Amino acid sequence: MSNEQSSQQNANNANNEGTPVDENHVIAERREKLKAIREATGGVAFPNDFKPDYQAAVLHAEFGGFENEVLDPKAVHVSIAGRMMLKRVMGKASFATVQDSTGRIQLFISKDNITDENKEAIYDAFKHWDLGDIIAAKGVLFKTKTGELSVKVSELRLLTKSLRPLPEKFHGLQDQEVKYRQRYVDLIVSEETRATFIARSKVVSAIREFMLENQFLEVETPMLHPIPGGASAKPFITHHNALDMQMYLRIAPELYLKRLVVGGFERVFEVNRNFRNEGLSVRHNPEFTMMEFYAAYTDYLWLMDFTERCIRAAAIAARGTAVLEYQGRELDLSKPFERLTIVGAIQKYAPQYTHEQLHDTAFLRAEIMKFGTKPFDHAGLGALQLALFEETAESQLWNPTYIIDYPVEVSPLARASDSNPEITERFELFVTGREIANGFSELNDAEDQAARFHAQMKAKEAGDHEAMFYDADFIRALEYGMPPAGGCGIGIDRLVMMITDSASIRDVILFPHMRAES
RNA sequence: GGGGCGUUAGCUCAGCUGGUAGAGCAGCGGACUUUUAAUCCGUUUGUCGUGGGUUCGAUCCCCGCACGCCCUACCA
Repeated sequence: MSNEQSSQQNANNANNEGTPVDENHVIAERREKLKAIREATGGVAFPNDFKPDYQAAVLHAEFGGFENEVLDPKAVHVSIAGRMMLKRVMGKASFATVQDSTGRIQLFISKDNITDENKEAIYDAFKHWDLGDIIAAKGVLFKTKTGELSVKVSELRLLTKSLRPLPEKFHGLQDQEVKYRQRYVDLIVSEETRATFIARSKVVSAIREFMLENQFLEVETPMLHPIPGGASAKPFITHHNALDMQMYLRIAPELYLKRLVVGGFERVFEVNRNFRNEGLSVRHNPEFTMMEFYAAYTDYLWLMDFTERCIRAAAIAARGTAVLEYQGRELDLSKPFERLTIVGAIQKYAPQYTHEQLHDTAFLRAEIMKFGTKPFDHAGLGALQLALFEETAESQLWNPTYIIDYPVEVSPLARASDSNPEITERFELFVTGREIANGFSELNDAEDQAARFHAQMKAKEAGDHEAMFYDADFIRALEYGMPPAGGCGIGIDRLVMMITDSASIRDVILFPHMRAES
């Protein structure tokens, strides 16, 4: 009875805003312990006066190599802090494993080694600390008889009481939903998850470094756009109150980055989020990270070479090699990336089609319908070939492959080929059957660009909701003259998936988009 | 939008096409001064996702719904 009453009270304490709290007997027990700590410490239950001078990985690196006969006489004094992940109490002595951001280190806690005169009380308190508590220790390094580097603890403190139990210590967190929704828990218990996001960080810094080495200037352009542009996609719509105007979260930074090239920043890049109001899948998240860059006096051929080197550098920085394994299959980024035209890729991966068939619009239209896709009525030869490519070849492009010769009608911002006005100087990079990058020689003819925007507006009127808007200021910028340039966007999330051998984009985004919790 | 699989203790999972639920971990009590998921003894804990239906009786069978994962489609 009294037990039930007190746990009820505690739940109410935590619930002072009327927010629902999923209380259970484990949490109730821990709240009781915290209450006792608050009373015993006179209010400072969460002290912040401890500064560790070592981290776990540093200890292992610096002292892990010594035998105890060498280590013991050195009497290396260390102080460390972290989350208690394992605890083994054996009467008057105990072991605890503490985890910090670099790894784990074992503590050996024996009542006799504690220097404080209240050693008895400290040790008894420790016995009731829980897995997940954040603790601090000072002591001397030694090796156990099984050779594990450990700290012989002389001072021990509880810094932060953890109120919620961690997932089962051996199997860890198995529920995929909880891994995504409560990433903090996933990070606490999964070394693999931590490694993925450390790799992601390395990929991003390697890319930054690569861009800076190549004289690119990092810039930040608007995320709130009055006109969404730079890609064909449905935008998120929002409203600015003070100006009483509709705004859009950006679907791409392209048109702003090109304005900067007009302004004289000849090499610019931006690593930031794009937002697209579309479906979710293992390779789509409504907000995703793109590295987009523009370089004056370059073209799509230069871009392909450059992008290839950039991706290779990122893989090596994160994994130490460009020969990777993805989902059990070798993925080789070390060799020059293959280059195929759209038609060439169909011929290679779907050789049942003849040259004549691939240039017969009626045949192509019928063939595409067989895959359950209906091409736009106004789709020309190039668009039909592209649609067939997507149905037959795209998913088979495992090792890095550049697909080139995209038709003008689906590339409203790309420069047309000088030799064939129907196609553009554009490429998309495919790896593991997925689009990773998209780049082209930029269209810098303001009048041509204006005409292409008009064509897009017509398509929009004809029902193509994703056709682009007319951006008059962008045309005005081009009218000042943009130097010939190449530009490319690399999907960072998909690149990180590939490099970290992750099956889902959600595994490489810390807090992926989820339905609202019920 | 369609299909498949899943939802049982705080966590990881059992539960025989029907008789109102179990184990391990965690917790609590006890033993234990070199453990490694420590061990040993004892012990607490459940709206079986949710709403209906069938049945004397449903965690189990049927239908709906919610949420999740995967596939697929839409969306360039």
